[in-house]
Amino acid sequence: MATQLLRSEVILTFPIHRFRALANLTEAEVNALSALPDEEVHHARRTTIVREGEESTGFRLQIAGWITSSIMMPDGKRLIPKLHLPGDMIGTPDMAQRRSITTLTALTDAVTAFVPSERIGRLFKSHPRLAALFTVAAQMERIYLIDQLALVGVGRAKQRVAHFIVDVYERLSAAGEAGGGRFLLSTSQEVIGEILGLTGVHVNRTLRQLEEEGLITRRRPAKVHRRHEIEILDFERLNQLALIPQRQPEFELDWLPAAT
Amino acid sequence: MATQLLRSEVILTFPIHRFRALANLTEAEVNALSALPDEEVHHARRTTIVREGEESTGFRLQIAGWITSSIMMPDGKRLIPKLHLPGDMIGTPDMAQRRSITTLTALTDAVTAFVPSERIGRLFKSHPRLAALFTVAAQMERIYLIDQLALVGVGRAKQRVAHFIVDVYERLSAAGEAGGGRFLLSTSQEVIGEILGLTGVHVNRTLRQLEEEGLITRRRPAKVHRRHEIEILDFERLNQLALIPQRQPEFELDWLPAAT
DNA sequence: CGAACTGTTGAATATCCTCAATTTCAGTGG
DNA sequence: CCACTGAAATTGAGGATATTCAACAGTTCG
Repeated sequence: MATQLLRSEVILTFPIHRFRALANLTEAEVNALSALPDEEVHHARRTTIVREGEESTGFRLQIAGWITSSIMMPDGKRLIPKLHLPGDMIGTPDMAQRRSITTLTALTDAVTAFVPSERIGRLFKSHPRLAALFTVAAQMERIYLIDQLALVGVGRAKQRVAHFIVDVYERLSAAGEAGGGRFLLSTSQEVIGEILGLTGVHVNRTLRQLEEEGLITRRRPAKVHRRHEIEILDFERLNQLALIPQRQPEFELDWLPAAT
Repeated sequence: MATQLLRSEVILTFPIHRFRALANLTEAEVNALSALPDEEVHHARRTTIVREGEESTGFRLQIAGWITSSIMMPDGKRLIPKLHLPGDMIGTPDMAQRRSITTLTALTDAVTAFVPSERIGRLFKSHPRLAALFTVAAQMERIYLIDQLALVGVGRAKQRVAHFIVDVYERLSAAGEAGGGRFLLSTSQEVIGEILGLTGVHVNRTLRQLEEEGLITRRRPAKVHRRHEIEILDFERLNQLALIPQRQPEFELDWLPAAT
């Protein structure tokens, strides 16, 4: 019951909090944002939410759980462009194509809310500043991908895994799901490999190496679905390894149109 | 003189042709787009246009020449997220940050035109549909990065280089600068390496391998700056190697707001 | 003409993958 | 409650792939 309540609150405030990080919203804007998503949808662990190539008419707000986007290569290998965490807008690149370019898979039980692109189209007319903020969010995702590309392109396994851990920790913290240097890792090592362009086996060896060097600790007390708990022991050295800094959103960018 | 004339025409039509591929534009929209860029600026070969970390107040239309965006890693290695060709909008991710996240470098003599973000901000109020198309363009760039990430993440050297050749050829063709399977390559092998996450040395070996297998031919008749000419001999096999298909823009997406 | 850049090649090495076997544990069905 | 199933983690051995280091030749540019 408590989680039920929490979720209801969450779905009202969630699409908004990302935008709040970008600008002071007017009441009209808050209302417009709140009206965007459909009712929430639950997805069971390990199920596919959207399949690559399917017709696509909108994107989704991620309310709870861990979700991956992935693309399949002809030789059967997969790559995960991004691990999505609560608060993310997922599937937005599909706005540029009639068919979905990635597969969305729930790693854990997850909750999403659908937003038809058509409703965003109307937002461009009614709330230009929100439309601009939506565009800013898209550009931030682009920057995220550029950083990821740099990581995978030039980083060694140790640097990639170090970056992954820092990145997930920071993003979970922002969503209020981690703190004190600790978090529950809901991905298999295989999946981490598909995010970083490594094999699961090599991710395993690299994690062990990081542990042996005293940068992190792994525990497996989480009786639920065997999730591992990661603790970051030496934040500074881990960050140094990570190569790419974490980016912060900019508040009230100068070029934004005035609010309505 | 001929090129002078050509350029003047180009700068009027150029920001527009990318948008024309996305929707039928009204006269008012064409005028609004034409009013976006400042006067054209020339950049000498090998010069830096924008440096990473500099203050940023807008982006640029690329009129002529080859330009790279790049980010520098702490250990001195560089990664090039994208090789930019004429017709591209470059530096647009900077709209989400006050400081430029990449360095823009002219590989050849190049021509650009600056577009202040503030002018785009006004576009969101005056021409919602153009703003939406601008957002679509950003999402398409995001898809490009996802594909690139997949290529670098799971592709072998041969696949990466094959993809690079096909991609550059297709994009040059679209800009009217290549045809008949041939194009002039204005990047060093070192730069190709920085695009693909390989060393220049290994790019060299891989190109030789592709040539030995009869997929491409390299000639060096271009006396200007020692540019190599690449000819694609076996398009089908090269495309098969490339792993990732080329994406096409979608025309008149359903969700776009009505034109003004 | 000298300096700098680029392409080219070889040899040795580092990094990561593949294949395979083993173990542990959560979830399932009887 | 217990045996079974399957996903996930772990480890070893050997091999494939790409890097590093170095040397040299040919071009372009000032």
